Amino acid sequence: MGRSPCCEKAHTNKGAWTKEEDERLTAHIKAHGEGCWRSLPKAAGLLRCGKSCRLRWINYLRPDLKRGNFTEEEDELIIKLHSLLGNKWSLIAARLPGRTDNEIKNYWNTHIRRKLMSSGIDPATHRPLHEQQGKTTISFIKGEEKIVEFEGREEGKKSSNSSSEEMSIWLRRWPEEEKKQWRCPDLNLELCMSPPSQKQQVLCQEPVIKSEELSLCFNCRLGVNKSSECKCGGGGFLGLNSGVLDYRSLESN
DNA sequence: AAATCGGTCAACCGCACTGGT
DNA sequence: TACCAGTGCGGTTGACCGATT
Repeated sequence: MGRSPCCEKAHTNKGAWTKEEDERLTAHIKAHGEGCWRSLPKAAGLLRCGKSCRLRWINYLRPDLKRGNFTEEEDELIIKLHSLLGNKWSLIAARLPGRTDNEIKNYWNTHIRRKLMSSGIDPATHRPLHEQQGKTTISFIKGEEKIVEFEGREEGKKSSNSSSEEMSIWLRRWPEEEKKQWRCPDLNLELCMSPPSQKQQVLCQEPVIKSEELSLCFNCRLGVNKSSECKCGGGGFLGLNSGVLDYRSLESN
């Protein structure tokens, strides 16, 4: 048995919003605030599904939206955040005031992707297009790249939670000597990480990780924060405050 | 002037996540 | 623990519009 539809589709409008609908929605939200999208259309006198109202408000009607062209700074920030977060548009949008996830997603697909491709950079991996597959480039250390090769690396499909979990496991497997070198003051944001597949986790040796390291947050492990055994008073880096790459922590900043 | 093409972006859809019971 | 409703997210679609043929 499937989930009940979010609204009576037979009695709802679809497609482009009219000026009148916009005004009704705006007036209702100004009077009653956001929330309870399911009941909002009825209360506002709109023949729309709640999801549609939410989307219209968030992507178009919200008064704090910037609109207009993206600046060079925004371009760069989007590229850097995408290299770090992947297609987590809502998290990227949270770092760009006045921009919506939909807007950034569209902008990425229509402008930035093309721009990167024409510069010979693979927009999915942020690595040069000609670079051999199966290699992961890490540039934590200034002026020096670390290239790690994984055998049998699988591109593409991943479960929704796999990134942070696999990233966490992957970080733990990094050799101790290498970890020490991460304690550099200037983390290069243009890092490219591709988490290993499940298969590689089996191939790898057991993780060498000390119990005290588990209590260090992601920033301290990278050396971005001054550890002092963490717990973490370091202020966070891009909102990454947990031991693993915890995307959700970005939202609260 | 008409037809076609390609780019852009608003909106939709389906699934995942979360919190309440 | 399981179920359900509400909400959020990312991928995709399709209408629109300007450029080109």
